[in-house]
Amino acid sequence: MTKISSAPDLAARPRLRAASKRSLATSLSILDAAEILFAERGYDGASVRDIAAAAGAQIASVSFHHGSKEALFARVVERRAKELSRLRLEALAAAKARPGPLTLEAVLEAFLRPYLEKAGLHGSGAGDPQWLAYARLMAIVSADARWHAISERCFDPTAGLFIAEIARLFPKADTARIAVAFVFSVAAMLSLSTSRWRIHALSPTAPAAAGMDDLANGLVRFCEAGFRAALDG
Amino acid sequence: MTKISSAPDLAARPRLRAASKRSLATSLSILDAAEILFAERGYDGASVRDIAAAAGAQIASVSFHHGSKEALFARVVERRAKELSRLRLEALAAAKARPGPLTLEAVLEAFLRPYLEKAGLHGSGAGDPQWLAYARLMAIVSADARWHAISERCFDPTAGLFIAEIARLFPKADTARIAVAFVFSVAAMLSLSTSRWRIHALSPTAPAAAGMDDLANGLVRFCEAGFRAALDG
DNA sequence: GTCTATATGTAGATAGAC
DNA sequence: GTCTATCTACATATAGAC
Repeated sequence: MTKISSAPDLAARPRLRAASKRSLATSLSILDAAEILFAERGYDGASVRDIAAAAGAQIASVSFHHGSKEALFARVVERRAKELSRLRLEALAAAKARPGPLTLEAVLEAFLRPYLEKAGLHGSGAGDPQWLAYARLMAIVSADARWHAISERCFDPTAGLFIAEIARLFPKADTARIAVAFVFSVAAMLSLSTSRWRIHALSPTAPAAAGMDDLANGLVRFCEAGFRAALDG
Repeated sequence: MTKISSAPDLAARPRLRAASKRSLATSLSILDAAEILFAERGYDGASVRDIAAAAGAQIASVSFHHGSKEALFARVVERRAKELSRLRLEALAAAKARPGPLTLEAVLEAFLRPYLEKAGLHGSGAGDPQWLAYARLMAIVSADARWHAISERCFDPTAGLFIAEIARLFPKADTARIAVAFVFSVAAMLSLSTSRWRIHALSPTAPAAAGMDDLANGLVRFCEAGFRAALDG
């Protein structure tokens, strides 16, 4: 297994001038291919060679644009983290701006819906295949202690804000319990990316493509009820 | 990445006579080491060489006793699956034998407690390190479509029985919804093996070692409430 | 910035002596 | 059954021509 250094060099080398159009295209297609392959096969399972081949690039271009494999992985994860956080925080702000008191359901929706929508798990449209891969990638990062540092940088700050928001809704609840329920909810959310095959294996009658909205609504209801039960006791 | 064949040879070669004591010990120590390393690093991240070294065995012994790496992985997963299923089904039978009507909570407890207990996540004792590793391994198998076949053999039959039991408790509920809630619950359960570090990262005040029982009880309450909400609608 | 060629390490698997 | 030695393939990474 590759050793993970604690502070990877994120840039291959300092960029001295603006990159050309072609250079940018190469760099991007490498990121896209890496996103797909890391999501499909995991960090160790996806080779830089295969990533370069899938991107239609030379293997040396990968090092040139993104440095080490580890730095490439971090870049892939970081690339969409900001947008996802922005969508979640915007949804939270919108929920708070609505008249009437803020509800737990609204807070959970604000956190879960952007993920589900981007991953094509509900709403209209099939979903961007890159975002679909990214959704799986988040599950990989979340489940592996090796990527703790990346998770802390990319996801935990926003998660912390949502937990704080929920703590305001339940002033008497123990923060630790909120964090536990939050982790359960995230696990359930991510299972839609990693374990949809299991749902169909376990339920012969489960709708194949239809019922995506059902899945998404079911997730929110499941988590909200779970949260209330966890915080009431 | 290694290609996964659809029907791996599980035995290196047909066994013609009883194995010697030393042979059994070697075979076992390889399984134990593989369990730990696969759980820590994943299938691709753990090398057969490292497994052999950790077992204090030669690399050639691994092939001799367990065949290919893929077959070794399957054996490691299968080894404890039977015992876990037995514990779960015994707990379910005991719940049904108790006076009074069977409750959803009792069914979920019967499924979740054996896992939590074996993984050392609640109750007395620190938990067998081998079972702790196995609990992580189950998360790896569940999240990766590559191990679909193993999951189908080892875990889905028992899961199907529990789903059928829940379906009897909620005759009007859609089976597909039960399966979805079940997958959410399993994901939450497994997150206790893969994401406990996240709980502590998100909650500065979370109890470090204490509160294991809290975690376990919280899981059951979370899942039960989630189930009811998912099946009521 | 891109490409060829290569350096260097490690992977899984097995042949054959003991 | 175990052990040494080795085969072959593939991994990451980089040097240097263009």
